[in-house]
Amino acid sequence: MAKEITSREDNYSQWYNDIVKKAGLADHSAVRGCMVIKPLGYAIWENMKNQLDSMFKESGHVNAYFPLFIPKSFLSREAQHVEGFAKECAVVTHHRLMNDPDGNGVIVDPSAKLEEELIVRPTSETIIWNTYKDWIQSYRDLPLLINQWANVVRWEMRTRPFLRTAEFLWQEGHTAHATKKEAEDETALIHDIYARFAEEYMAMPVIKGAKTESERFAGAEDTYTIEALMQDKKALQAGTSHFLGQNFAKAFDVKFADNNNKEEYVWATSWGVSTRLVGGLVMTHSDDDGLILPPKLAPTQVVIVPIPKPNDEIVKVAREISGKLKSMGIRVDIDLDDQKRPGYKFAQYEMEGVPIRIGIGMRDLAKNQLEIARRDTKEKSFIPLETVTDYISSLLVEIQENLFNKALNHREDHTSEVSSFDEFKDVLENKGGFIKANWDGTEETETRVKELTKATIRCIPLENSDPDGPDMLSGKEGKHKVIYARAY
RNA sequence: CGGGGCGUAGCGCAGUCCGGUUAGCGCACCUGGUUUGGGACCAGGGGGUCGGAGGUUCGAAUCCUCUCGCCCCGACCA
Repeated sequence: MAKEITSREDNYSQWYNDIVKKAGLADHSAVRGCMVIKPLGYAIWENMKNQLDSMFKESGHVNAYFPLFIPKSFLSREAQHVEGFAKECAVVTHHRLMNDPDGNGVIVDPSAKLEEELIVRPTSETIIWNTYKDWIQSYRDLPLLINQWANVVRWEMRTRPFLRTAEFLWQEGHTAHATKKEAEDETALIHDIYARFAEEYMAMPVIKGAKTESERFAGAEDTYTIEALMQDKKALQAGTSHFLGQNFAKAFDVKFADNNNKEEYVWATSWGVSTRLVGGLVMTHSDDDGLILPPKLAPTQVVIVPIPKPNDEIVKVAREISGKLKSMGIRVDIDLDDQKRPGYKFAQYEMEGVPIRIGIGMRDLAKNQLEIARRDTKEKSFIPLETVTDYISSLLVEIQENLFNKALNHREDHTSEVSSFDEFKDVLENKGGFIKANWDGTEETETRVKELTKATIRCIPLENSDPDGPDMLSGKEGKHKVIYARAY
């Protein structure tokens, strides 16, 4: 079969690549490590984007846009920040091409060298804080709650569609506050929005926690993360919210006068989620028949397929149903293609993850019923014409819940708790998933575990992270109970 | 940058070890017909600088040298 894909069990990585390609989410591009996001992939991202955007706006944030290019000197203002990103920056050095005097096409014009190189943004803290300096004078200018939808470039050595690409789309929020507490609250607020979005819209359960010092964002004092578990039992960092303290304010000299006219450095946060979420969506729900999209994010929630082909009567019913569903706010398509046969279409929509398919054929119409097939369980049922729209409406809710519960069960089945390092290695090799263990709080132990097992501390969970024994490896006093896993 | 693999039609591949008419298969595409409730079938057809350059040879997809590109595994990371 043309569309057959590798099994998840066989080769998860290949399975993932197959879905991305065959469901039509993305293609490789001519540029190394960059992908072309195709209409279906982009439509999913747009739905994510619209939902997140409204959540940001509800909590008082506004959108703005800052330059793609960052002067090299800006990046080096915050020492840890530059250290964290230096190894993966694309650099603009010239601004003109010329014809090769030897006739070999075009070459870079050596006389057009930039005085100061420009970095293609890997993230925008520096250019934004350089701007904030001009925007903030008084406590009355605060808080400044700005978000940017943009693309960024990180010259990764190895890339995978959506999960890690050299260029990716994301949102990055950058806020400035008068007090430490306010900035910390903002960090927590966004952390919470991300978790809610992941669970309620993506149907992807996440664990909220803090990153350890070594896993923190370059330049942050605290990084909070949402961590999800994929079907192959590897963890995916799905979103991060950083408390930046006064680091960037100091680096870019951003001070404000408080209500006693005393000058203070402002407190900052930054936070982001990216097109990586699309990859997370695929790896959380899909199966060997292709993509499975949660109804809330599916570009098409219901597709109507005439069986075997559209005719006047079928099309009339299809339009009636479609009209009713649309008036209920449901995204529905009618497939009027009379060239392809139904079997082909069924397989195609399953590959593309459309949550519900309605089949309309003369045989069913004679019985005054329609065939309803759900993508998540592949169950079919026959529903009377009069009640079909209500049925669909509640089925969409049910599918959304079912996907979440399935993913939650998977995570719970693959969350273990260990007290010894032998046990840890055993679980990691034979079962995978999240592993809770006591940690002595030292970077030394963290690194040692990573070297020995490739597992990293995904987070120190916000809840239930009190230690109940010594560190599983060092035997020293436990400081936190943390979650380890192998990660993407 | 290290270790593996691959470049042959739009896509997926066989052929390469051991050189030999006109380079083959599946999918897709075009034409015609029969079909049509889970990826239709039959017949016919179009489409190739075999990644590139050089060499060996009567003869190269196949052997040799150089080169370019891609994929996978690692180091790096959202």
